[in-house]
Amino acid sequence: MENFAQRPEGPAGRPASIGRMPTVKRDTYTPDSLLSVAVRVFNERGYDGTSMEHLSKAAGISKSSIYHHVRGKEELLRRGISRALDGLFAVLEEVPAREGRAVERLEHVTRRTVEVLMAELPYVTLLLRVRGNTETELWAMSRRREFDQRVAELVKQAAAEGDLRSDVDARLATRLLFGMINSIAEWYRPDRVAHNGAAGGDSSASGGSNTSAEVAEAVVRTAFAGLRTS
Amino acid sequence: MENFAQRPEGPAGRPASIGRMPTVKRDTYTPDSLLSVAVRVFNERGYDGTSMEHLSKAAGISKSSIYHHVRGKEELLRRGISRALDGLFAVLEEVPAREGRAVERLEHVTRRTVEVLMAELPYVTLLLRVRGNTETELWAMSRRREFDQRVAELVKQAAAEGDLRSDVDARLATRLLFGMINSIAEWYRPDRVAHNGAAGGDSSASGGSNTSAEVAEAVVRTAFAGLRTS
DNA sequence: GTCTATATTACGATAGAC
DNA sequence: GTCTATCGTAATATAGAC
Repeated sequence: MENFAQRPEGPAGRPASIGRMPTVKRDTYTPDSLLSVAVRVFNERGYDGTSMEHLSKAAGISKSSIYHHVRGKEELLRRGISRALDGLFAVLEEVPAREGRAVERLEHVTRRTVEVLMAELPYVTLLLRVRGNTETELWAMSRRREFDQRVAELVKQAAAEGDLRSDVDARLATRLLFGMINSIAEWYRPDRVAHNGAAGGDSSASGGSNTSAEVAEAVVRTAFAGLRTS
Repeated sequence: MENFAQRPEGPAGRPASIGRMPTVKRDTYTPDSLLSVAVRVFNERGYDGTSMEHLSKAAGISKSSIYHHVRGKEELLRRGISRALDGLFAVLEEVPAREGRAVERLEHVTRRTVEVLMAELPYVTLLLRVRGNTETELWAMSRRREFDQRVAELVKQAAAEGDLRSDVDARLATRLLFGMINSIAEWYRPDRVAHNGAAGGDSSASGGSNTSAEVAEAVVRTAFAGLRTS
């Protein structure tokens, strides 16, 4: 069954390489530019549902050419996941995540995690969908658990300081919080153009067209203050 | 890479068949008992990461024997997903989901959706992870969108009746609500035995050992009233 | 760096015996 | 209903030319 035929895109879509001497421009793949294509296909078809043939079609080069850039399919997975993890763990090092009242630190981490998820959407999506069939996937799941536990500690502290309601268990609260955050990967598409509804109301929160700061604010508000009016 | 070796379990684990005449007991698979094994493996390895060989090892019968019960791998996927969808759509037909104030109907649907998710955990999990690589998967995604939209209408009505906060978009609120609900499939494991923490506090909300009604209540409380105190 | 050609293994599914 | 044996295809990866 061959749905989702990929349109080849060639090596053009790679990030601006200001790094390597005045070799002005080369129309070839780097491991990183190839990665962005691969991660996109992984997310469309699932990692296990993606063959090297799919990747070669999407990248517009032959299968064997891919092996010139990376050792194999699993290395593309590992690189993609690494990028996601780097962004997420960096949030925990930010000053507002380490100083102040626990509930304030928790709100900061929540907000920034949403922003990182949206900024690095394909990479974080890849991380969130890992199943554990290979060593790389098991490593990814382990690192992700580490991150979750760091946040869970914040929730526990905030509860101990009396800032979170006591009738919902801290562990359960953490899970529901991550449920909201991580689900953003299921529907947020950065390419969507903003359009206002016919009734011309407040346009700042119209579904798939929000900025990451707006979505982050909505998540924080919903998680901490709830959906009901007063 | 062959992790997660399946222990064969034989046809024993099938549901009690009180149906078919006094053929007291047959130690063989029915399409349904085979389905429960298949769905479990699908969820452990992912659908695309599961081969007929994996299924045959897990079921304790040969690959070709599986084809006696079902037409192929995709039929197992379709049957599993159907079961999930049946349970979810049934919630929308319940009386409290169709009568009364929209916000009350929404809370009912939320609570009952969580309960169905937990009661039919493997089947709903399978539904939630579908990617869209086959006709069956595309059908599943379409039906799931239908369900989501039915709930989204409830959210919109509740907002129109003034019972939901107006500073979070209805569509976004729906998505965050489903984010919380669906994420339960990522961590809830019904086999966990309840154990109280050392400090002997309230044991009714200790992480992975909750009843479905308790988890449903926590979801409703968190979603509608929020995490913060007062 | 990219290609064609190919080695080798794994996959889904079927044939036919018991 | 289950099995062994096998078919045809698609998978990952490599060899070697340009």
